Amino acid sequence: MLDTKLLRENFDSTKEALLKRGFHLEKNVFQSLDGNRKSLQVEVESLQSARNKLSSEFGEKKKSGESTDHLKKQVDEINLSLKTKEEELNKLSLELNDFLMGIPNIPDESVPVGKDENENVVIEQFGEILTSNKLDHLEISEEIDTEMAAKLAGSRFAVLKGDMAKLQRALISFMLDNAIKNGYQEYYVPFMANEDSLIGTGQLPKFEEDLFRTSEKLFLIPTAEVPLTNIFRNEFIDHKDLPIKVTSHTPCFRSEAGSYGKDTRGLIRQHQFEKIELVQITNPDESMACLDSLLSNACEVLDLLDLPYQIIELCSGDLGFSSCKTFDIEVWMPSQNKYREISSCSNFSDFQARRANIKFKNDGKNQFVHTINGSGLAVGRTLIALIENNYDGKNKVVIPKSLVPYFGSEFLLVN
RNA sequence: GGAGAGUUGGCUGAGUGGUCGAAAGCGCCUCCCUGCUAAGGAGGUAACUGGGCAACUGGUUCGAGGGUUCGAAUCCCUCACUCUCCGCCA
Repeated sequence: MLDTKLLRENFDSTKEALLKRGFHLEKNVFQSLDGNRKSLQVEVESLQSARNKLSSEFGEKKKSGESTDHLKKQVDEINLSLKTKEEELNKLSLELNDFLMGIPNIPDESVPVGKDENENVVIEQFGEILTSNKLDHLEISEEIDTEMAAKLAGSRFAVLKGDMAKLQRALISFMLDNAIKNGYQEYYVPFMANEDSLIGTGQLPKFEEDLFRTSEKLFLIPTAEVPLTNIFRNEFIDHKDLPIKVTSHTPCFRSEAGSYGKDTRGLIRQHQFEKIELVQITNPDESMACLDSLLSNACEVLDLLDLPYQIIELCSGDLGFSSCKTFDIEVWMPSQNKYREISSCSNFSDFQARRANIKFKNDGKNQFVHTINGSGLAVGRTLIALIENNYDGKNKVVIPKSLVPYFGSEFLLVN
């Protein structure tokens, strides 16, 4: 959520900044909502003030035994007009809140301006890409079984068997250990979250169709960002504790509404996938530096796995709803002959902190923290990349040296 | 699933109809004292929000939502959550 003050005082520049990401902020809607709210609020508050005065007079009169009839009459009158005005004010405040909740974060000034993903900027590439091997992971290994999963649950699920399941488990442990080594505290968290949590991180109210809803009140988490960030919801954090770095491995559940026909084959886009998430709660002054550190923490995993990847910076038009600056890490997928997203590292500035009410005291003043997060990494896609990049063309996949202690073997035999 | 207890400021915790946004303690801030450290002394310190350049000032908030009342942290109802005991259970 944006700061209402910002909209009041710098509407035009805010509107312009949001336009860079293709969002049209309507001036007259905001100004009439906010203006009406303000005048109504002033009115309601002066009525309340009058009532409060009369009520305290009431007590005194009562004590000294004087008559209170005329006071009661006055208060009754005030209450009568208050009632309708208060209702109106509540309604307006809700409308204003809905309006504010629907506005995305403002892109950071450093973000390249662009319309969509085609204008994202490649920052750097690492490793040698392999263009010879065109087999995809399903062709390489029979231990990834989407047909079996279809029987169990439907499309966009997968069953991993035997060593493939073990390899995924090895990747999870490896990534978590790497995060811990870099100073993140590991958490095990619920895989379901309530509405407040999802509002806090920005998935609700606008993107409910992307989520799986379990009951009246709970949703399956689309990313561990939700529980990890909401650990701090409604909390005051000691500034000495910043930045706080936390991590968790969780499955992630996404309905993938609107992606019909897209990435239908294999593990690339699933309703359920494993991910290690990195989250930092930071001082606003340090958040950009923290984003850099988080990005390098994620890249380190690919470095250690010896997989070719590139870092791209999202242009303004491709930024996620809550983000003010995002770097995507894309790993080389030989079968697709292109780089595919494997991590998305974002600075949300105070956007989530304002929604989730996460604050710290700074020189006696209460201030919102900045939240940063990114995958470190998406496990399913890492698994694909590993198989496709390290397939020897015959019967095995070479396990990267740093992963061998976790997997327990230098090769994964396939087919 | 059954029975009971609870939810108050950054934290702990008093507070059963007006003088309570709320005792006390902790923490934090400022100042004093001390060669340093530790200890000690004085004062300040809830959040959100409106108005004002500011001093200051209005309003809301004691888990959430309703109700009773001139007036609710306090009484009533509904809901959520936490804890204890019993039952069941990986």
